[in-house]
Amino acid sequence: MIAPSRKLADRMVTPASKLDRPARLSAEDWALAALRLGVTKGSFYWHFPSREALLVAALERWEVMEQETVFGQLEAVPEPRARLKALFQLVAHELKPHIIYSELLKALDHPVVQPVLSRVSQRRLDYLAASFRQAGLPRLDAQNRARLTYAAYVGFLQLSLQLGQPRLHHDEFEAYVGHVMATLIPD
Amino acid sequence: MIAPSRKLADRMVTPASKLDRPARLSAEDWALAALRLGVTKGSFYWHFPSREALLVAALERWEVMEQETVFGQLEAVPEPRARLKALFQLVAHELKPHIIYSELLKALDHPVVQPVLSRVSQRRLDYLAASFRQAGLPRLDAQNRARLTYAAYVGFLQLSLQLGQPRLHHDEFEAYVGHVMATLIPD
DNA sequence: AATGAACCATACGGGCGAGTATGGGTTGCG
DNA sequence: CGCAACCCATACTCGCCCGTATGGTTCATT
Repeated sequence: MIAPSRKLADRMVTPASKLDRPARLSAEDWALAALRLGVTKGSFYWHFPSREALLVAALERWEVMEQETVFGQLEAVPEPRARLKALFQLVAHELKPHIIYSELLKALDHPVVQPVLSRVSQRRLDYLAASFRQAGLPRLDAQNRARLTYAAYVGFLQLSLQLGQPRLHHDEFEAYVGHVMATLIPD
Repeated sequence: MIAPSRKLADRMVTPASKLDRPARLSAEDWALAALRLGVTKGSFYWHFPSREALLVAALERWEVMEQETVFGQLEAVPEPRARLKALFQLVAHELKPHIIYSELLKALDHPVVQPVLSRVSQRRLDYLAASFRQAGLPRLDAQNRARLTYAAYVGFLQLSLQLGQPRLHHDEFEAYVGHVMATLIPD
């Protein structure tokens, strides 16, 4: 038959075009990220009825996992302010989850992504508000502090991951985290 | 001649599809936003060699304008802390500029958008840092406070404009702004 | 009026990416 | 072995979108 093999065959993802750049999976094709292993449409559409179906599956999975990851590790710390500090430190020294979250934020147009992000963000906001409340802030202050804190988190992601903002170095970053904690955690 | 008129003729923007949704011009086709008036390709490509050319033009224009808008109005206020408060209030009670900026943030993938946003953000950060410095913070603190403040701004945009986050009402919002000022502006 | 430049509308071309069609291979099992 | 059900690779279709081609219309200038 000597298949003519147009272009490079019909691979969903031309390996060269996606694999070599480290972490820039625009959550539009976030879907395809799951199958960056030279898989072709045949296999894909056998398991999933559509692109969006995988997106939904991946999002469901993510929504469940991100819950356990962060919140779980903090239950050990009883004292509210110490727990807040632990939370800040924990968040500050991860990376992968933030990359994912940040990419998802960029895909907020997508009607499937929006509600998931909305739920996750709301839960985090609530958790923060509760934490600040336990740390001694009046209800409304706690709520606003939570908003401020979470906004600062999201904005920092945006600025440092998306924007080419000159990446802070270790010491600078640690100093920044320290400043943030000193400013936002009530005493 | 009785032109067959395939589909709906070759309009760049099907009026119905873009005009009716209020403000959701994904900066990918941010370009086309300029000509949402039933204009056709013929006209467009007479004035611009490509889509991207308009994007560049619009971005240049924006970068210049956004400078004058905010920074100009604040020179009148001499006292540093009062000027910071004025800045917060000013920013808090605009809308259009934030929508634009927010949409641009979402288009940061685009190689043409990235450097512009990077410059603008850097200038704003510098301005903030200088302001906090004048308000009495030590240099490094001022820099970190600027980062925190600007991150909070960007994040709030993201959360309130992109996310369906239950929109704050007037009073809530004012309270939030007050809280932010109390927390971030040194005394 | 005449002509050329500026401007714009319509039709077309080509690329790209999502989804389909189809046939071949592989595994479980009688 | 033989036959299904399962799995997957290749080719193809189709719609969309960017850009081009082409021909008309308007305007200025003489």
